[in-house]
Amino acid sequence: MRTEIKLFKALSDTNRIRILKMLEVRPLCVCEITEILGLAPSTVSKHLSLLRDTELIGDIKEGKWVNYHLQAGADDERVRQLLNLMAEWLPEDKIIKSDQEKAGKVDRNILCAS
Amino acid sequence: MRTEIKLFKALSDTNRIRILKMLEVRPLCVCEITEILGLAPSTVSKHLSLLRDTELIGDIKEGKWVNYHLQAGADDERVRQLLNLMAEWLPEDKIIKSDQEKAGKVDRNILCAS
DNA sequence: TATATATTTCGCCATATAACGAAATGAAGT
DNA sequence: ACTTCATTTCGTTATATGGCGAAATATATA
Repeated sequence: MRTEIKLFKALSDTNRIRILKMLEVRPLCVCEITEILGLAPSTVSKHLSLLRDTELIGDIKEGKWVNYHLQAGADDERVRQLLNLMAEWLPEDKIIKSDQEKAGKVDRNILCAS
Repeated sequence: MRTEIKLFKALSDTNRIRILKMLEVRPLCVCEITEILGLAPSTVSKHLSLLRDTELIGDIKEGKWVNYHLQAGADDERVRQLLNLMAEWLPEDKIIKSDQEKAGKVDRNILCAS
Protein backbone atom coordinates (compact mmCIF):
# COMPACT_ATOMS: atom_id res chain seq x y z
CA MET A 1 0.00 0.00 0.00
CA ARG A 2 3.07 2.24 0.36
CA THR A 3 3.11 3.22 -3.29
CA GLU A 4 -0.54 4.24 -3.33
CA ILE A 5 -0.21 6.39 -0.23
CA LYS A 6 2.92 8.03 -1.64
CA LEU A 7 1.03 8.88 -4.82
CA PHE A 8 -1.94 10.38 -2.98
CA LYS A 9 0.36 12.37 -0.69
CA ALA A 10 2.18 13.70 -3.74
CA LEU A 11 -1.15 14.96 -5.08
CA SER A 12 -2.25 16.45 -1.73
CA ASP A 13 -0.56 19.78 -2.14
CA THR A 14 -1.66 22.85 -4.06
CA ASN A 15 1.76 23.70 -5.39
CA ARG A 16 2.44 20.18 -6.60
CA ILE A 17 -0.91 20.09 -8.40
CA ARG A 18 -0.04 23.41 -9.98
CA ILE A 19 3.29 21.98 -11.12
CA LEU A 20 1.65 18.92 -12.69
CA LYS A 21 -0.91 21.07 -14.46
CA MET A 22 1.68 23.46 -15.86
CA LEU A 23 3.75 20.53 -17.10
CA GLU A 24 0.73 19.57 -19.21
CA VAL A 25 1.61 22.57 -21.37
CA ARG A 26 5.27 21.68 -21.86
CA PRO A 27 8.39 20.57 -19.98
CA LEU A 28 9.78 23.27 -17.72
CA CYS A 29 12.99 23.88 -15.83
CA VAL A 30 13.14 24.60 -12.11
CA CYS A 31 13.59 28.34 -12.50
CA GLU A 32 10.56 28.65 -14.77
CA ILE A 33 8.39 26.76 -12.29
CA THR A 34 9.86 28.80 -9.44
CA GLU A 35 8.95 32.03 -11.22
CA ILE A 36 5.36 30.93 -11.88
CA LEU A 37 4.74 29.63 -8.36
CA GLY A 38 6.49 32.51 -6.62
CA LEU A 39 8.25 30.23 -4.14
CA ALA A 40 11.89 29.82 -3.13
CA PRO A 41 13.92 27.64 -5.52
CA SER A 42 14.76 25.23 -2.70
CA THR A 43 11.07 24.72 -2.00
CA VAL A 44 10.29 24.02 -5.65
CA SER A 45 13.22 21.65 -5.90
CA LYS A 46 11.85 19.67 -2.96
CA HIS A 47 8.38 19.45 -4.51
CA LEU A 48 9.93 18.27 -7.76
CA SER A 49 12.02 15.56 -6.17
CA LEU A 50 9.00 14.34 -4.26
CA LEU A 51 6.99 14.16 -7.49
CA ARG A 52 9.89 12.45 -9.26
CA ASP A 53 10.03 9.81 -6.52
CA THR A 54 6.50 8.80 -7.49
CA GLU A 55 7.31 8.66 -11.22
CA LEU A 56 4.56 11.18 -11.89
CA ILE A 57 7.29 13.30 -13.46
CA GLY A 58 10.74 12.71 -14.86
CA ASP A 59 13.70 14.96 -15.50
CA ILE A 60 16.25 15.37 -18.26
CA LYS A 61 19.39 17.44 -17.90
CA GLU A 62 20.01 20.00 -20.62
CA GLY A 63 23.19 21.91 -19.94
CA LYS A 64 22.81 23.84 -16.75
CA TRP A 65 19.06 23.34 -16.73
CA VAL A 66 17.03 20.41 -15.54
CA ASN A 67 13.83 19.96 -17.52
CA TYR A 68 10.95 18.29 -15.76
CA HIS A 69 8.15 16.60 -17.69
CA LEU A 70 5.04 14.52 -17.01
CA GLN A 71 5.49 10.77 -17.29
CA ALA A 72 2.30 10.07 -19.21
CA GLY A 73 3.79 6.74 -20.25
CA ALA A 74 4.99 5.65 -16.83
CA ASP A 75 5.52 1.94 -16.21
CA ASP A 76 3.19 1.94 -13.23
CA GLU A 77 -0.44 1.82 -14.30
CA ARG A 78 -1.54 3.69 -11.19
CA VAL A 79 0.64 6.61 -12.17
CA ARG A 80 -0.87 6.67 -15.66
CA GLN A 81 -4.38 6.49 -14.23
CA LEU A 82 -3.78 9.41 -11.88
CA LEU A 83 -2.17 11.51 -14.58
CA ASN A 84 -5.18 10.82 -16.78
CA LEU A 85 -7.50 11.99 -14.02
CA MET A 86 -5.45 15.11 -13.46
CA ALA A 87 -5.53 15.88 -17.18
CA GLU A 88 -9.35 15.95 -17.01
CA TRP A 89 -9.61 17.78 -13.71
CA LEU A 90 -9.52 21.51 -13.00
CA PRO A 91 -10.18 22.71 -16.56
CA GLU A 92 -11.78 25.90 -15.26
CA ASP A 93 -9.58 26.69 -12.28
CA LYS A 94 -8.38 30.27 -12.50
CA ILE A 95 -4.99 29.75 -10.90
CA ILE A 96 -4.32 26.70 -13.06
CA LYS A 97 -5.34 28.50 -16.24
CA SER A 98 -3.14 31.46 -15.39
CA ASP A 99 -0.22 29.14 -14.60
CA GLN A 100 -0.68 27.35 -17.90
CA GLU A 101 -0.73 30.59 -19.84
CA LYS A 102 2.49 31.63 -18.15
CA ALA A 103 4.00 28.22 -18.83
CA GLY A 104 3.35 28.76 -22.52
CA LYS A 105 5.07 32.11 -22.49
CA VAL A 106 8.02 32.01 -20.09
CA ASP A 107 11.49 32.05 -21.61
CA ARG A 108 14.21 30.76 -19.33
CA ASN A 109 16.84 32.89 -21.06
CA ILE A 110 15.04 36.08 -20.14
CA LEU A 111 13.73 34.82 -16.87
CA CYS A 112 16.70 33.26 -15.15
CA ALA A 113 19.79 35.14 -14.04
CA SER A 114 17.77 38.32 -14.25
CA MET B 1 -8.78 23.14 -6.22
CA ARG B 2 -9.79 22.74 -2.57
CA THR B 3 -12.03 19.77 -3.26
CA GLU B 4 -9.35 17.88 -5.16
CA ILE B 5 -6.77 18.39 -2.45
CA LYS B 6 -9.24 17.32 0.22
CA LEU B 7 -9.94 14.13 -1.71
CA PHE B 8 -6.28 13.27 -2.14
CA LYS B 9 -5.58 14.02 1.52
CA ALA B 10 -8.43 11.74 2.51
CA LEU B 11 -6.79 8.95 0.53
CA SER B 12 -3.30 9.65 1.93
CA ASP B 13 -3.63 7.56 5.05
CA THR B 14 -3.25 3.82 5.49
CA ASN B 15 -6.12 3.46 7.90
CA ARG B 16 -8.52 5.43 5.71
CA ILE B 17 -7.60 3.31 2.69
CA ARG B 18 -8.19 0.21 4.80
CA ILE B 19 -11.61 1.57 5.77
CA LEU B 20 -12.58 2.23 2.15
CA LYS B 21 -11.45 -1.21 1.09
CA MET B 22 -13.35 -2.97 3.87
CA LEU B 23 -16.47 -1.02 3.00
CA GLU B 24 -16.27 -2.60 -0.46
CA VAL B 25 -17.37 -5.82 1.24
CA ARG B 26 -20.39 -4.32 3.00
CA PRO B 27 -21.49 -1.38 5.16
CA LEU B 28 -19.97 -1.46 8.62
CA CYS B 29 -20.58 0.32 11.91
CA VAL B 30 -17.90 2.16 13.85
CA CYS B 31 -17.28 -0.58 16.36
CA GLU B 32 -16.76 -3.17 13.64
CA ILE B 33 -14.24 -0.96 11.87
CA THR B 34 -12.61 -0.17 15.20
CA GLU B 35 -12.20 -3.85 15.94
CA ILE B 36 -10.67 -4.62 12.55
CA LEU B 37 -8.25 -1.69 12.59
CA GLY B 38 -7.30 -2.08 16.25
CA LEU B 39 -7.48 1.67 16.93
CA ALA B 40 -9.28 3.73 19.53
CA PRO B 41 -12.95 4.42 18.69
CA SER B 42 -12.32 8.15 18.78
CA THR B 43 -9.57 7.81 16.18
CA VAL B 44 -11.77 5.75 13.88
CA SER B 45 -14.61 8.21 14.29
CA LYS B 46 -12.31 11.02 13.20
CA HIS B 47 -11.20 9.12 10.11
CA LEU B 48 -14.81 8.40 9.25
CA SER B 49 -15.95 11.98 9.54
CA LEU B 50 -13.04 13.11 7.40
CA LEU B 51 -14.01 10.58 4.74
CA ARG B 52 -17.65 11.61 5.01
CA ASP B 53 -16.69 15.25 4.44
CA THR B 54 -15.38 14.25 1.03
CA GLU B 55 -18.52 12.24 0.16
CA LEU B 56 -16.38 9.17 -0.41
CA ILE B 57 -18.57 7.53 2.23
CA GLY B 58 -22.00 8.16 3.73
CA ASP B 59 -23.65 7.08 6.94
CA ILE B 60 -27.08 5.85 7.95
CA LYS B 61 -28.24 5.59 11.55
CA GLU B 62 -29.67 2.26 12.59
CA GLY B 63 -30.66 2.29 16.22
CA LYS B 64 -27.62 2.82 18.36
CA TRP B 65 -25.34 2.03 15.46
CA VAL B 66 -24.13 4.22 12.63
CA ASN B 67 -23.54 2.31 9.44
CA TYR B 68 -20.98 3.70 7.04
CA HIS B 69 -21.01 2.80 3.34
CA LEU B 70 -19.17 3.72 0.14
CA GLN B 71 -20.84 6.36 -1.99
CA ALA B 72 -20.27 4.65 -5.33
CA GLY B 73 -23.03 6.84 -6.77
CA ALA B 74 -21.81 10.15 -5.39
CA ASP B 75 -22.91 13.35 -7.14
CA ASP B 76 -19.34 14.47 -7.64
CA GLU B 77 -17.74 12.74 -10.61
CA ARG B 78 -14.28 13.03 -9.07
CA VAL B 79 -15.46 11.01 -6.08
CA ARG B 80 -16.84 8.31 -8.36
CA GLN B 81 -13.62 8.23 -10.36
CA LEU B 82 -11.48 7.81 -7.27
CA LEU B 83 -13.71 5.11 -5.82
CA ASN B 84 -13.49 3.28 -9.14
CA LEU B 85 -9.71 3.44 -8.99
CA MET B 86 -9.69 2.23 -5.40
CA ALA B 87 -11.94 -0.68 -6.34
CA GLU B 88 -9.31 -1.82 -8.86
CA TRP B 89 -6.28 -1.14 -6.70
CA LEU B 90 -4.66 -3.33 -4.03
CA PRO B 91 -6.32 -6.62 -5.03
CA GLU B 92 -3.36 -8.58 -3.64
CA ASP B 93 -2.50 -6.57 -0.56
CA LYS B 94 -2.28 -8.88 2.44
CA ILE B 95 -3.58 -6.44 5.02
CA ILE B 96 -6.47 -5.42 2.79
CA LYS B 97 -7.42 -9.01 2.06
CA SER B 98 -7.33 -9.87 5.73
CA ASP B 99 -9.44 -6.82 6.58
CA GLN B 100 -11.97 -7.75 3.92
CA GLU B 101 -12.24 -11.30 5.22
CA LYS B 102 -12.86 -9.98 8.70
CA ALA B 103 -15.39 -7.49 7.36
CA GLY B 104 -17.33 -10.40 5.89
CA LYS B 105 -17.39 -12.24 9.20
CA VAL B 106 -17.70 -9.74 12.03
CA ASP B 107 -20.98 -9.64 13.90
CA ARG B 108 -21.62 -6.44 15.80
CA ASN B 109 -23.84 -8.22 18.30
CA ILE B 110 -21.02 -10.48 19.39
CA LEU B 111 -18.28 -7.93 18.87
CA CYS B 112 -19.50 -4.82 20.55
CA ALA B 113 -20.11 -4.48 24.28
CA SER B 114 -17.82 -7.43 24.80
C1' DT C 1 -36.18 7.13 35.16
C1' DA C 2 -31.86 4.88 35.27
C1' DT C 3 -28.37 2.15 32.96
C1' DA C 4 -25.76 0.36 29.26
C1' DT C 5 -23.73 0.91 24.85
C1' DA C 6 -22.26 3.22 20.40
C1' DT C 7 -20.54 7.21 18.73
C1' DT C 8 -18.67 11.85 18.71
C1' DT C 9 -16.21 15.83 20.51
C1' DC C 10 -12.40 17.87 22.96
C1' DG C 11 -7.78 18.61 24.58
C1' DC C 12 -3.29 16.98 24.43
C1' DC C 13 1.08 15.07 22.51
C1' DA C 14 4.32 13.25 18.98
C1' DT C 15 5.47 13.21 14.34
C1' DA C 16 5.14 14.79 9.47
C1' DT C 17 5.16 18.45 6.22
C1' DA C 18 5.93 22.86 3.76
C1' DA C 19 8.24 26.94 3.84
C1' DC C 20 12.62 29.67 3.98
C1' DG C 21 17.70 31.02 3.72
C1' DA C 22 22.43 29.54 3.61
C1' DA C 23 25.64 26.55 1.99
C1' DA C 24 27.01 22.80 -1.26
C1' DT C 25 27.04 20.84 -5.95
C1' DG C 26 27.40 20.69 -10.99
C1' DA C 27 27.78 22.38 -15.58
C1' DA C 28 29.16 26.39 -19.10
C1' DG C 29 31.66 29.82 -20.54
C1' DT C 30 35.79 33.18 -19.69
C1' DA D 1 41.45 27.42 -13.05
C1' DC D 2 37.81 30.87 -12.07
C1' DT D 3 33.33 32.70 -12.31
C1' DT D 4 28.54 32.40 -13.04
C1' DC D 5 24.30 30.57 -12.55
C1' DA D 6 20.78 26.58 -12.03
C1' DT D 7 19.81 23.30 -8.91
C1' DT D 8 20.05 20.58 -4.71
C1' DT D 9 20.93 19.69 0.15
C1' DC D 10 20.76 20.99 4.95
C1' DG D 11 19.08 23.07 9.14
C1' DT D 12 15.37 25.58 11.19
C1' DT D 13 10.63 26.96 12.10
C1' DA D 14 5.55 27.01 11.95
C1' DT D 15 1.62 24.44 11.03
C1' DA D 16 -0.98 20.11 9.96
C1' DT D 17 -2.00 15.46 11.08
C1' DG D 18 -2.86 11.13 13.51
C1' DG D 19 -2.99 9.01 17.73
C1' DC D 20 -5.01 8.53 22.56
C1' DG D 21 -8.10 9.06 26.76
C1' DA D 22 -11.78 11.60 29.08
C1' DA D 23 -15.99 13.68 28.74
C1' DA D 24 -20.26 14.65 26.15
C1' DT D 25 -24.17 12.93 23.29
C1' DA D 26 -27.65 9.76 21.61
C1' DT D 27 -30.27 5.67 21.60
C1' DA D 28 -32.04 1.32 23.31
C1' DT D 29 -33.38 -1.44 27.19
C1' DA D 30 -34.22 -2.61 32.19
